[in-house]
Amino acid sequence: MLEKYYKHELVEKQVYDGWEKDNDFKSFTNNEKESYCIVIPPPNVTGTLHMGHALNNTLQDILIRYNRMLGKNVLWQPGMDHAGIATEMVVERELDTKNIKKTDLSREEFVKKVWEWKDISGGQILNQLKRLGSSCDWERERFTFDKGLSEAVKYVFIKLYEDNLIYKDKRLSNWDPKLKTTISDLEVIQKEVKGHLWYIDYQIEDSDEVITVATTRPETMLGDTGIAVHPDDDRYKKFVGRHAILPIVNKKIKIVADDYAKSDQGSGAVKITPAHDFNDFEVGKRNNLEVINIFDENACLNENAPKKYRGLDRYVVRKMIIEDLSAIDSLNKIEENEHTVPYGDRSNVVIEPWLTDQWFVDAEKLAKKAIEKVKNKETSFIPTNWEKTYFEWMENIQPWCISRQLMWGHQIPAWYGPDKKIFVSNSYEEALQAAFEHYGKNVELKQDQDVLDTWFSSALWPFSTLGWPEETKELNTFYPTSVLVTGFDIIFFWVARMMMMGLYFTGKVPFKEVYVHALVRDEKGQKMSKSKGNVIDPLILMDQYGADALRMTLCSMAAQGRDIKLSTQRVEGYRNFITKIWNAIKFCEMNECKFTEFEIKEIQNTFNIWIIHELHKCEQSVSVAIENYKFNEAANTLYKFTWNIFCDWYIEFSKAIYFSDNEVKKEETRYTSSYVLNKLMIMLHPIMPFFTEHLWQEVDFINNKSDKKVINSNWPTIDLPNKSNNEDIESLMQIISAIRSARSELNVPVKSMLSIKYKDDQTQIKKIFSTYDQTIESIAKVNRFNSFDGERLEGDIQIIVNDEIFYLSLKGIIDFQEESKRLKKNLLKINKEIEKVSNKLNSSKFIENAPQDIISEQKDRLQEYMSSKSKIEDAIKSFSN
RNA sequence: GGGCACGUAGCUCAGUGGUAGAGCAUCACGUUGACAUCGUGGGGGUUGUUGGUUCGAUCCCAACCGUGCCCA
Repeated sequence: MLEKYYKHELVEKQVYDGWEKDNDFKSFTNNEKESYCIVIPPPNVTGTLHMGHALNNTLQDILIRYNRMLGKNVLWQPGMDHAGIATEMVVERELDTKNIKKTDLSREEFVKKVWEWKDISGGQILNQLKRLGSSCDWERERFTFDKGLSEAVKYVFIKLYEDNLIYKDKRLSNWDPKLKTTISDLEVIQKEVKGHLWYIDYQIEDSDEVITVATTRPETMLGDTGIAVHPDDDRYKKFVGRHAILPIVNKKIKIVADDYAKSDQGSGAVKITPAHDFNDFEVGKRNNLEVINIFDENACLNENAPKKYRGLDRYVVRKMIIEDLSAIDSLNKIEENEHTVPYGDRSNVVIEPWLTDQWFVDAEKLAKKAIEKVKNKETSFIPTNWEKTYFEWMENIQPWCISRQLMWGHQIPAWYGPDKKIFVSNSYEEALQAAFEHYGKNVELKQDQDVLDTWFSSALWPFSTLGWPEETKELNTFYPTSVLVTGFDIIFFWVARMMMMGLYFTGKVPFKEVYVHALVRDEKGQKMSKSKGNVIDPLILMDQYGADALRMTLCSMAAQGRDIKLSTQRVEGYRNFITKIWNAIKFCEMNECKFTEFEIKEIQNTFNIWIIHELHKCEQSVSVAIENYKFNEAANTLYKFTWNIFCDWYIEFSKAIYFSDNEVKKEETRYTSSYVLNKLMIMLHPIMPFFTEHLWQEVDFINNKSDKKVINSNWPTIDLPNKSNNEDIESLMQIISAIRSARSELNVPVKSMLSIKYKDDQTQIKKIFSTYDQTIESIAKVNRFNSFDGERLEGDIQIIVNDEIFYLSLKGIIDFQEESKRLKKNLLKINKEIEKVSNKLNSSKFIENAPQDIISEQKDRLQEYMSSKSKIEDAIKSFSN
């Protein structure tokens, strides 16, 4: 006998361990079967599970478990990326507590510390994914820093370099002065901040006139090498070609005409600092302006600045500059101003555009194929509107800066000769050889100290994890993968880069579909973040309600194209859903449900036939829903079938059978119930794996003596009984609902048994009452059914179902004032409907234009309403007599 | 500034060119042999606003208002 409640805390770990022990997640490279493969978007080795991961992995696991049940070769490839910056920060912080500085360690020593950290505290998230139920093939776990994957990275770098798709260049890049590395555009967050617009007067050379420039960063004036005005700006035309004197520095700078200056912004004249602003850099190039770098790697002023500012922080210098400009009367005015400022997403400090030597990928060339393959649908996005985002970014793609000034990461396989000549090679030895050939003698080589962006290795993930560049069995079986499941915020990071790399190196798209799911937000629709303190921790929810309840919640809310606002109440609701199933199974257990050999086709009892048909409909819509990534529809269909059909009606119907002494019917009902629960457990399993597996293993009439676990069961095909009489059940349910409704509205005591009267000419009602009297008695508490011919007696109230009438005898039980009220309320409703429908039918336009079936449908409705109306009116009249 | 969503019951959300739904909340009744983590019944809607297309719009289109996100 099952316990009162399902106890997830006692079950989940045990069930999961069982799956792992029996290798239930293992993939097979069997060429005869269709393959289905998802590579996990690699979580970061420093990461812990948040709601986004919970949703992302729940959806992947649903797809994986469903396809596994369809009998495919299934691989869910797990692993993590080495997260250069994030990991380096974590380890640095840890070293800090032991008073060790990163800079005191050699690269080798530091990397060793990182591995030590990883072995102890890295990869927590993988265990958390297990708690969620993720059925990854853990034996195949990969890490972007693994040997094989690192070899793939080197191979790719060398090949792209040889093909001129990787190059080294001195360009402006985003410098993080806290982490002291460049970062890519995507790691820069533009924040709207309140600041000032400072107007500074620059004296025109050999003149009394001044030109006023407006800037949000006055300290950069120390690196100004020009002033730009719009070529059509009449105010400034006279100055173009002349020079202004840079205050404080007292240096001549050129005034140039350039479209970049917008006449209506600020003063219309803009100072140009080519070394410290991306736009200014371009203006400088166009107009041949000098590039002067005034910052060092800490964003402090360097030797190119006047002495008094050297070595000071950029914001300290800003204050000083303002004061110094005021002192010489060059500060014209100050305005309040809102503008965007770039911040590093990891360090949260202001990013400095800085001129350095970096390595770049020529992304524009790689993007061409990646765009084409989405255009011709070799890879499709679901929902399709994300294609637009993808195209937008891909069509405007910038060179991808891939070098990072870190220790943790794939060191760039490039060596420099004494004259800085670059030798890109697979190893030091090969570089030496190449250098020897070049110089004609042995020389000393020094390896590039930079490492590659983590995303450079993640971009290879869909194929490097399968063994590429080796031609492995896994690669042949599972590549291209079936689908990438991800959030939209990651389209640029993963999808775009995996597409580019996959196409260039394998010639095939990395995945056939990209399912883009929602972002999980808090109840108020705010993005969850630690700093806002509105994070709902999935681990805590799983502690409270169980992993299945959380999964079901996320699944049921995963409607395409809409963010998820999560509230714990919803999770509680789905925990209750699990309890509901638990209790239904207890009921079946009590009534000795058991698995017996039987043919679905031979089922005789109407209720049993009906529930099998409903089960069939349920299965059809659930599989269509999952295959179309309509996760919410799958969840809701199962929920409704289980609760509103199986529990609310079928179990109630079955009670009358179990209370009877018809053994044949009882047996049929027992095995029908077992059959339904057996199939239902399989269908619920992809969404709620733990408790379905638990029940499957605990309850014999559910597993139907199968030696397979539910995880290994086949997705059901539901056989239909030969007989079909569903219409009866629909009428029966309507009649029962009508009786219940009348009883409740008229305050009929729950326990009082009523009697019913109907006339012989009410054929459908007569049939239902005579066939299902026991059922109606058990559910609606009515125990006498009389066919009668005469007049309705005082105390009989009238109920209309599908335009047929029957009467409940309530004499002495209720107050008939109430009944009169009830009837009038119903009449009001019906009159409203009649008005609506007849307006429609009276419109000649409607009659002329609407399709025939709609017209006749409306006519039928009107007729039914009219007939009901007159019956209600008769009843009301009889009360007033 | 450019782009993408969204606006439906008190709340969170489905849905549909022809009768607008669910869960939660709420109200009434109920501890009946599966289930109070429950049951039965009820109340609750000018589908953001204004136009257009259409016989018919909550759905399609346009503008506007509001909210959120992405890009610059």
